[in-house]
Amino acid sequence: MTPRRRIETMEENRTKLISAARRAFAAKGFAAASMDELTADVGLTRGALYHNFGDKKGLLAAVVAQVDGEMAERAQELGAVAPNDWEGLLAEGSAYIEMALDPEVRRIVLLDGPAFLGDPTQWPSQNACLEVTKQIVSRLIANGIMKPVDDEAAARLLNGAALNAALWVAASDEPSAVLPKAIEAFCALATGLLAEGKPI
Amino acid sequence: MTPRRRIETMEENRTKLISAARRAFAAKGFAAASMDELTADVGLTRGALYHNFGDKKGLLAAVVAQVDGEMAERAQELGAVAPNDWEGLLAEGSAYIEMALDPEVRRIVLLDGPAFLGDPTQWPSQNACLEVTKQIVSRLIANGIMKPVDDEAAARLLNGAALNAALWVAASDEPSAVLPKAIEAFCALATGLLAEGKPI
DNA sequence: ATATCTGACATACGGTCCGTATGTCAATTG
DNA sequence: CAATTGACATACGGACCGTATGTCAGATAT
Repeated sequence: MTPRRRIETMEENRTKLISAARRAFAAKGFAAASMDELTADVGLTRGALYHNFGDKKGLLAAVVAQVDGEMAERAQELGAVAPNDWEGLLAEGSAYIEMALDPEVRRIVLLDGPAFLGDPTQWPSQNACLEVTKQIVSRLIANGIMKPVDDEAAARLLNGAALNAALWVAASDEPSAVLPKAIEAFCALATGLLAEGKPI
Repeated sequence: MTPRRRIETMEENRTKLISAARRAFAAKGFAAASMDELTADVGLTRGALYHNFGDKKGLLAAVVAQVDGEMAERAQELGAVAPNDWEGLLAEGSAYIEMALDPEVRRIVLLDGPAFLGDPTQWPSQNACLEVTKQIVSRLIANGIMKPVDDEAAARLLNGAALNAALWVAASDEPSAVLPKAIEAFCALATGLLAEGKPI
């Protein structure tokens, strides 16, 4: 055996545990997920878990941070593609709805996260996805395209609307039929934030 | 002792357990609430609980149904006071924000409810509060005041926006300073649903 | 190179909690 | 008044979390 560095294996184990936790939390939910089972799936025990993450909620926080980061990354990609900030905001809203359709995202970040870790704005990951929205909103307000409302308020309202729309779509019998209705309503709602005399 | 009717005492015990559960769930959250402790607080044991509600989630469902019903009742009261349906919708949104500021409502109905009972539209209480919003939206669309978007989509987006705004306000350092920003942004957003050429 | 030490992880244990199976007694019924 | 029902208490088994202790590979010092 090649004598491996301690730091290396430790990082590997952290990665293993987080990926196992993503699967377990998404499948059973945080409360029903067994730490014994979860760690055994990657050939470890709870000893590794409590040493690396402190407690069960610590592991959830790590998983949430990872998924939240991926969501922000994807949101920024889509925002960069749009021809202007306003289109980018709508695209990001649609992207948020789409992301919330992913069972892993929905269960871990949108349901168990707030329930067991508290308000998302207090998370270490700082609600990365919302932060992206807020920056776009700030620019739109500064450019006079949007009404001069509070930027954080607007960002939270938009993401909240998209979130609930996504939960509705995901739980519906025919998601593909409901999705366009949700996006249409979202875009209609968003126009309420446009400054007067500046349609489209 | 006056020989009490069985039905009477049973109903009393159900009421006792539900009110104790409201307190416990609001204070500790559903997952951390102990059924032994909860039942002992009202002079009963888990025997009574499992006989009346089946399991722990059954008790949560009963509590959610009660709180959700109270929310719908309050929303209808406020909607009836407004001079017209549109003003009623805005008033209801503000009311939803206000209700979500109640720790009991926030913890039980908005966080633990969706996390442990699944999608609110599938609840036995049939998401009573959302149903009220949907009816108002339907009338506004029929009267041509609102854009002809899907009524359920609009209702969910509005309530979702209000909900997240409320969570934000509640978690903020200075709720009283943040509240008006949230309401302002909400009303601005809502105007996006108004039909063209029908301002205010 | 060898001895010592550090720390990442495994193992063992105690405490708590849930759900069920069984027991009990008051209230009802004939 | 005897029999029965059923609402609730009690007892038990299984699972799980968090911690305390043990162990051994890898790092460090001489």
